[in-house]
Amino acid sequence: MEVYNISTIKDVAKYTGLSIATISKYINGGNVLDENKKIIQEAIEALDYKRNEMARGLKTNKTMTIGVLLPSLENIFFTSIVSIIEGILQEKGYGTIICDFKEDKELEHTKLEFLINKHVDGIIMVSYSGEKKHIQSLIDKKIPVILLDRMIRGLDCDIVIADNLNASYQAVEELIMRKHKRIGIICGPENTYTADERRKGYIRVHEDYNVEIDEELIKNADYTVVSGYKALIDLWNMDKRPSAVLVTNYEMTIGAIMAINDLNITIPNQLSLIGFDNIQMARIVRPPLSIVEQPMKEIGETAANLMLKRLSDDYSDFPSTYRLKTKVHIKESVSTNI
Amino acid sequence: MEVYNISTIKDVAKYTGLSIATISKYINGGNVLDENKKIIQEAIEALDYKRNEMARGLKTNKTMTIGVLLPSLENIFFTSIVSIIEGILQEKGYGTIICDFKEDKELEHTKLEFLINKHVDGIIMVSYSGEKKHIQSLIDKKIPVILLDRMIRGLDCDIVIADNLNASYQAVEELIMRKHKRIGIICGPENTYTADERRKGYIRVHEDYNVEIDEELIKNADYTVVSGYKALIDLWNMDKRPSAVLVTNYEMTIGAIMAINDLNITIPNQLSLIGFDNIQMARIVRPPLSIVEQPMKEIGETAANLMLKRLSDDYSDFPSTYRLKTKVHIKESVSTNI
DNA sequence: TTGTAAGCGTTATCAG
DNA sequence: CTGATAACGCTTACAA
Repeated sequence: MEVYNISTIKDVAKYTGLSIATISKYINGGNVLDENKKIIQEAIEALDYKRNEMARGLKTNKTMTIGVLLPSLENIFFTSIVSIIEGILQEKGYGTIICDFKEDKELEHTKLEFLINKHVDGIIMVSYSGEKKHIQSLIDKKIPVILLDRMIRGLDCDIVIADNLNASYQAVEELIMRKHKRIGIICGPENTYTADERRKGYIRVHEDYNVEIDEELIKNADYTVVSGYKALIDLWNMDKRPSAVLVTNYEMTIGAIMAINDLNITIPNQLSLIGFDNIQMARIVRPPLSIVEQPMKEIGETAANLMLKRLSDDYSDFPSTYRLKTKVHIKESVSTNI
Repeated sequence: MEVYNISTIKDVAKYTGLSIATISKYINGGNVLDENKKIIQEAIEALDYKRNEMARGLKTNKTMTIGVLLPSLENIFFTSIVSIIEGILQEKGYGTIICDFKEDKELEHTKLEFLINKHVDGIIMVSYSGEKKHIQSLIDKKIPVILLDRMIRGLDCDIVIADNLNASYQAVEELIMRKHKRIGIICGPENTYTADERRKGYIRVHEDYNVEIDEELIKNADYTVVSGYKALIDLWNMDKRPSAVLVTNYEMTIGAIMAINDLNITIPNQLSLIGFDNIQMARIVRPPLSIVEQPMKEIGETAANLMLKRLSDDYSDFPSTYRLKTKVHIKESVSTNI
């Protein structure tokens, strides 16, 4: 059995005795006599004809590939999403060119240009730079762009994100309901969309429950393991320690746990802890870690289907914002405060 | 500034007053008068000309994209490798179409066909099915294929793998040197290359050190979390328990740790443990977990560079096998046996 | 319904 | 060294 095939429309035409144009019409769902349809189908199978996307693309200006641009391929949050996206798009015949920009804003731009040069039909991306200019120029040219995870303000663009604000709201709410009054939060960098939202949720739930906020309990770290480690130590060294801490991304959660181990803090007796993102990790630490889980599967599905919609030139609801719900899993790492 | 550009060679020709053929020659490094070179370069920059890979591909039968086919995008071992590969190939102008086959052998075939239909210039893949047929037909057609992680016996193909045999050899050696005599191993499925190799390493080191092997201590699981969980429980329930266990992949390591937590086993007093693959995980469990680390970065670099070599039609050392060294990190999860 | 033919942007051959 | 020109495989008016 031959897998790799090089027969062309021309071959199919010869085989059937019909013209190239007729074959092309058949392939693209045009009107062809039922009789001929059968013959053509037979020929296609016999010759194992596959249309050459390159030649097609030259005419139609479509490459049948979607660019996916991510901050990192070593982050399970992003790769889970991209796995879903790839699966859905592939079913519709689209390939996905995946690039990661190693969390480097310069590289983000370079890779975006690379994708554009590759003439991808659409781009799904997580932007760290928040550069409106380039993205806008794509949208203007009707190249569909779908933003993931982070919003870019002042840009009319389709976007699929988690409900970051309510994610931290609900996590902290669980703590408040368990009588915690001094709750620490380890946030991402200021002026970063996800971090700002998660910070807002923390503040809002305090207001809603009339719990006083101590600004000292809000630590701005930078989403790295090291920063999470330091932030937890800072919180622990406060004169008036928190009785619970929410860490707002995966890397910082790792760091926080390392700090807790080094400081020999007993969870949850001395400190209650809620982490973020990686459910698997939550199962191996002891006691089991409470986690805010983002809906990776849904995010991927929504983004892929929205892309497909735009690709079929349906802009009826443009620009759309999908803000998907997160889920808080409370485990033994959280105790009721005495 | 325009990012998306549609000027063609024709435009450059008009701009410079030269012919299309001359421009093309310049672009492809042919002989052109120095004087004209300058003019052309100027025009290219002024018009921000980028060559259309689709049109080029139609002529040259090259797409400047490499297909990467993986069992899963949710496995940090694979995504780390692919991240490296993508970076290197991208620098040389190659895009990478990444597919995952969700550890499903049927899908593996489907996705491979998909990549072939996309006319990728080369394929880097991890095969679970071990299907020689399709891969051989690619090689016959001079489509470079590079296998990762798993060998396919009886197939002359470039391959980049970790030294699985010595990985487990060295891990068990560390245990033997610490006076462990009854060492359990949780292996992957039989007839799976990596699993078989790791099993062999276990056996060979026992032989080399003259330690008797109890077949009961060799558990064949299937690389999943659940199977790792069960295998550890089985080992623990033996009449003559092992004093140490080596778990031979990431997922099963997770499972083993969960079992250890559920059984309330004290590490390393009651049991010494060595896991596999994920260094980050090792840092958050308590006590810190000893780990066999595979050289992901090297694997990715080697594979990408070998692909580049084949792409430039250098088959001087075909077929090459790169067997890269792993590293054992011994931490507190391993004790010296009394 | 079917066929003819032009053209998408390149590269490659062959004269000049 | 440079320039016409014919492919590459496909889509798409337009004509039959």
